[in-house]
Amino acid sequence: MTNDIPLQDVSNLKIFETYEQKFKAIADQKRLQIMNILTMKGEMCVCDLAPLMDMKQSKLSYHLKILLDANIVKKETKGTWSYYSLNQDEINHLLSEELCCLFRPSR
Amino acid sequence: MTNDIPLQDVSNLKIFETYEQKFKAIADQKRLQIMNILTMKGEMCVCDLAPLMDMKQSKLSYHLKILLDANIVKKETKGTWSYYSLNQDEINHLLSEELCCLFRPSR
DNA sequence: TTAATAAATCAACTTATTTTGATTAATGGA
DNA sequence: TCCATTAATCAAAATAAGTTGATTTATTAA
Repeated sequence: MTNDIPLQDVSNLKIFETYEQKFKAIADQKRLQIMNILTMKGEMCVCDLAPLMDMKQSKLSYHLKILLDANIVKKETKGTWSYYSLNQDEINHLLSEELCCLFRPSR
Repeated sequence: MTNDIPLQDVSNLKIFETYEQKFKAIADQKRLQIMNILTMKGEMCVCDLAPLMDMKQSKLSYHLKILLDANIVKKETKGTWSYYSLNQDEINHLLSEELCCLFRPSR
């Protein structure tokens, strides 16, 4: 029974905190589906995404915020519309090549 | 406002269900820390991992079960001991090269 | 102005996850 | 056999996350 926790561990705590948030964000069927739709459609406003997801606006906004806070999606507001799209860079840094394919435009 | 959800979406639902479970398993600071310790130590029994994680046995067993159910870790029982280790294959299939480094023995 | 639309936020509620201490089951040694 | 150890499981309690309908804010068009 050893007790020596390398320094790396301690410094990793902050890193784990960050990844906890990111993995939590994508650890949800509905949010994975949102991501997949954004992959195919490129960019969508909440009002167009809502019927595709069969979700009420408030519920969808809730899930989009979680993805946004975790930097998984990007938001651009034009007038009264908010357009959401994937943050491809973030996803590529997070997931395997294999998994990224689910959330990549081509292929 | 379109309404055409490609077939791919429907078949993805099952896939998303699977990944929801896997991402949920790793979407937790404590479980990420467990994974990181297993990366460095290779294989550990619950009784040795508990003090390293500063966790009671029942709590640790709970978290290990979540990782086991998601196929993130492997278990081997020897006598009264249960030895846990990372399922490297699963992790490599799930995470980016970059991220995998956190959970890879060397480098 | 006024009315309509888009989307964020809120508070109350529901559901899911985590923690806790106790119990149980299995193994191995005296 | 009896006792100590390991670890899984359980039920209750605590905490966190998700859902709902209503309200709020901002923008645009009539």
